[in-house]
Amino acid sequence: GVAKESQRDDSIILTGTVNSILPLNVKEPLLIGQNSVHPAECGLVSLPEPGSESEGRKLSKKKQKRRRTKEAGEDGEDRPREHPFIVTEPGELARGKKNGLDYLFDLYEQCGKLLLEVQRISKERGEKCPIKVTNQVFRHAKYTGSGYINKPKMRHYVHCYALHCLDIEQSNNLRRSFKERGENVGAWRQACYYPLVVMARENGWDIEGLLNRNEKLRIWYVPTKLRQLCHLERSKDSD
Amino acid sequence: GVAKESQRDDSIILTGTVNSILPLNVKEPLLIGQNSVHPAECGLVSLPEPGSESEGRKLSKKKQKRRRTKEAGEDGEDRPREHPFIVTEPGELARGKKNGLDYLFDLYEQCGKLLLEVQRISKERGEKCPIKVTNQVFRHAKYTGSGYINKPKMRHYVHCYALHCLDIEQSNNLRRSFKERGENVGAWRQACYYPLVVMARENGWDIEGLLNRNEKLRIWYVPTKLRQLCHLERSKDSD
DNA sequence: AACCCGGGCGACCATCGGACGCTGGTGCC
DNA sequence: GGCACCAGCGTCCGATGGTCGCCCGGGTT
Repeated sequence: GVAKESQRDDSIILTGTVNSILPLNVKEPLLIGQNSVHPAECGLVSLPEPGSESEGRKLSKKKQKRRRTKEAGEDGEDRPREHPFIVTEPGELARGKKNGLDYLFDLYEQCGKLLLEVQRISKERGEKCPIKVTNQVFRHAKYTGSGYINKPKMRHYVHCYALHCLDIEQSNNLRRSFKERGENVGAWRQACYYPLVVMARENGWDIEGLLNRNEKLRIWYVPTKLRQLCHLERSKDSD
Repeated sequence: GVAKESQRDDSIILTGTVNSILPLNVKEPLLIGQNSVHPAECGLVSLPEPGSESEGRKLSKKKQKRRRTKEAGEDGEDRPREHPFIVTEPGELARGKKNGLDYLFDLYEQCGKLLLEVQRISKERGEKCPIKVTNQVFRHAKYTGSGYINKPKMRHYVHCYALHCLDIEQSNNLRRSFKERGENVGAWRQACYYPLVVMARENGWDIEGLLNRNEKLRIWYVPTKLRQLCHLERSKDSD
C-alpha cells in the first residue's frame, strides 16, 4: 500500500496526476509497471530547493548537527513525551498508550483558544496583536500548563487539520480507510495532502486563500510542503 | 516651538491630553508652568519597556555598539546618501539639495507597487506571498534599481504617510503650518502622531484596524510608537 | 573655511518561522 | 526481555522586524 513508499519526512511521492493517486482510490495500481524499480527512483519527487529567490539572498544549507542528550545531572524536570498518535476512526478512542486523531484535532482547537487569549492580552497591553499561531502562542501554552502543545507537533499536522475542517466527510473516509488497512500515522498524514491539492485546483490553485477563507484555518501558516505540492501540480497541469 | 522639545528618537512628549497638544493649536502654551524644569523631567514620557510579556521571555537589552566606518580599500561603489527631507507645502517642490514631502509620500506609493510585483513573482513560483512590506520588498527595491528606498527610512515616516492617506486635509494643514513656522522635519514628523491618536480614539482605540481598513496603509506595519502612544492615551482616558 | 545641526541609512539584535533527526517509547516476538 | 520501528519534540538555523546612533551632507557664519 501507500504506506510502504511513504517517507519519514515530507518528500513527496507523485507518480501520476493528483486524480490518479487519490489515496482512497489507490492500493496497488500506483506503481504498476514500476515494481522492479528501486523505490528511490520511482516517483519520489524531491521538491525544488526553497532558495529560489533571484534577488541574491544566500543560503548555505549546512547540515545541522543536533545536540546529543542533555548533560547528566541536569534537573530539567522534563515531562515524559506524549503518546504517539494512531489512526483512529471518527469518535474512536485510542486504546493503550496511544492518542487518537480526534484528540489531535482538539489540540488545534485548543491552540485557537490560546491565540484568542494571547490576542486579548496583547490588545490590553497595547502590544502588537498576532493574527496567526506564533511562537508567542506556544510559549503561552507552556506557561498556562498546556506543555503537551508544541510547535513542531502542531506544524506537522496542520494540513491534516485543514482537511478535517474543509471536508469532514472526506477526512473521515480517509481515516476509516487508513485504519482499516492498518496504515501508520505517517502514511495517513501523507495521504491528507492530496485531497487538499484537488480542492486547491478547484479554487484556482489559491491554497492560501482556501485556508484563509475558513474561520479556523485562517490562524495557521500554510505548510510549505502543501504550497509546494500545489505549485508542482499546477505546473503539470499546463504541460 | 514644538521643535525645541522634539527628540532625535521617538521619545514621546505628553504634557497634557491629546486634545491639548494638537500641534496646530500649540505654540508656547505646551510647557506653561514647567518652563523652569529640566527638559528630561518635563513631560517627556519614556514608554514602557517592550519586554513586558509575562511568559518569561528574556531580554538582555545590551547597548548595541555600531560598527565604525567600513574598512578602507573596500570598493563598495556606495551610492551617495539621499538629500534630507524638508517640510514642504502640498505641491511645493523642494529647493536646493533637499527633498519635499510629496516626494516622501511618493516613495510609499512606489513601495506599494514593488510589493505588488513581489507578490506576483512569489505566487508564480509557489512561494509564500507577503501581504506587508517586508525585507524582501526592500531587497527587491534595491535589485530593481530603486536603491534610494530603504527600510529604516520607510519605517521612520510610516505614520506621516498614514495621516496623509487618512486625512489629507489635516495632513496638508499640518505641513503648511509647520513650514510657515520654520519647523524642521523631525518636529513635523512628531506632530503627525497626534491627529492619528485622535482618530484612533474615535475608532475605539483600534489603530491597527484603522490602518488596515485603508487600501494603501494595509501593507504597512503599524509603527510601534504610534501603537504605544494610543495605548498611553487610552489609559489616561480611563483615569 | 570652520562649525554644528539634524537626519539618512548601515548595521546590529532579539526573535521569528521553519525543519531536522536524536532519542526513547511502544508493540511484537 | 530484547529488538526494531517510528514519531515526538528539543534544538538548531537563516531570515525577519525593528531600531540605534555613526557619520556626513548641508546651511550658516
